[in-house]
Amino acid sequence: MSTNPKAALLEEYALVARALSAPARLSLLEQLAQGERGVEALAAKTDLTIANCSQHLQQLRRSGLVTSRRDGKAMIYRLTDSKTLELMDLLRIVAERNLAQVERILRGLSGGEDAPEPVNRKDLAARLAAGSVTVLDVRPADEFAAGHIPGALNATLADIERIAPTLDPDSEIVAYCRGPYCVYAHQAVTALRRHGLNARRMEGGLPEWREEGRKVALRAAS
Amino acid sequence: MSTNPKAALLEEYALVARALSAPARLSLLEQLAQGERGVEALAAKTDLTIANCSQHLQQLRRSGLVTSRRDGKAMIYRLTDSKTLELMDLLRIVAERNLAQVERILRGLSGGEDAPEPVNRKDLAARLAAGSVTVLDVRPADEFAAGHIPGALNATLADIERIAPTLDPDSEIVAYCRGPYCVYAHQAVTALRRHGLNARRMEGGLPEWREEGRKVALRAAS
DNA sequence: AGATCATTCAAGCGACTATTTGAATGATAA
DNA sequence: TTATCATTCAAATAGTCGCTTGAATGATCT
Repeated sequence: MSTNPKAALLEEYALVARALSAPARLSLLEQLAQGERGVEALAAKTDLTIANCSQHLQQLRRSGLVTSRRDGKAMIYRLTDSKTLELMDLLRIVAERNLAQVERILRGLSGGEDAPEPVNRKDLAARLAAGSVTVLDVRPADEFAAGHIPGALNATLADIERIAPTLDPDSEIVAYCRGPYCVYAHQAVTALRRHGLNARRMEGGLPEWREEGRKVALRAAS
Repeated sequence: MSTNPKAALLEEYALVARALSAPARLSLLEQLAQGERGVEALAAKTDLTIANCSQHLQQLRRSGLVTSRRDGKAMIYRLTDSKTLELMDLLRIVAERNLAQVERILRGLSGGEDAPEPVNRKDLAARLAAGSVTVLDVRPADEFAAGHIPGALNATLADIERIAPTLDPDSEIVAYCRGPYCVYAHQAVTALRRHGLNARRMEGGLPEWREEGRKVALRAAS
């Protein structure tokens, strides 16, 4: 305001970008993409101390990417709107397109093999309805309980070695997790394919599925 | 790579965001949106020293948002692809939606009055063909010479006071500049309306016009 | 009221960032 | 080859950021 308006505007845009410029905050946003959460829960999921988590959240709030409300003595944070999700997604897409390092990491997640193309959500919904596919939710049990694709099995990465032999090698398995920032589904697919199973990832994760208005089930399924 | 892949990925995404987190670099990107440029030209346009500009450009290159090539002894930088432009645009949209400060600055640019809605580019193209509008390019002469909307007049903000009386008060005037980050068109419209003229902004700027494959003229027009 | 709980604030530290300065590089032109 | 030019590198500085620690706030519960 004191300086020229052009500089002041750029300063504000930079503020939003700066909010996205720390891995810890991207991690928080990924959690918030799954639904609103309190500070303590977020700190636990992201391995931050409570104070540190709170400060990151305030920075996100100042940038307008998240908003908060009070619920009793807890502070509940949530993404301001779906544009925040779009911004995170575009950030990821640009990074995947342009940074060799990202490609290398993603290749590493597939155990060096060529990973099969992910299944898009619309196709998956159709095949789910037809019963021609097994869906695997590769998130921690509490996130599964808070909402999952109807009919999905829940298995963490640690569980997969155990349940892999019980899965039908002829039916296709589709794994999903928190979303595009989450690597669980990549790792699950790699593990399942090592067991000779026909596994692929779903594109995106539960937040994207929900965003499209598709059905979400609560509590445990089968 | 040494740490877990999830953290490594977030680090890379954060790198891209960090590249966008300095006003100086957003300014450089705005310039590059107009077309490829050498280091010296960019430094002059953005009021950076050459060394400083070069370092910012290298940071942008590391993030993958821009690429460079050598041309004789000059280094030419350009946006990697149109996703960079999309990312900048989304950043601006999120900031405008969520940050009260941005709204305040934009209101200040319109001199407190309600600014009229901007004209979209398709409509402008149609009205230009019909000759029912005067188009004003509010960028420095060198940028105008490097490409502008066919039939546009070139006038810097300083020129506007001089030429305003010569413009037809009955015909609508549409001003444009470098793009959504640029404030010249806002300021020009405010100045023109103070002169009682019927002026509006074009949505976006020349980079967006060009991106849509519309015609661009070189050198001076009428 | 006092006690408790979730979150935020404040201060301090080490690490990183932006900028300046001056020297080094790498390509061209004489 | 040497001279010139555009750009990059290297070192130094001031300022900011992220994280930790411990105290302060604000809302609930007894």
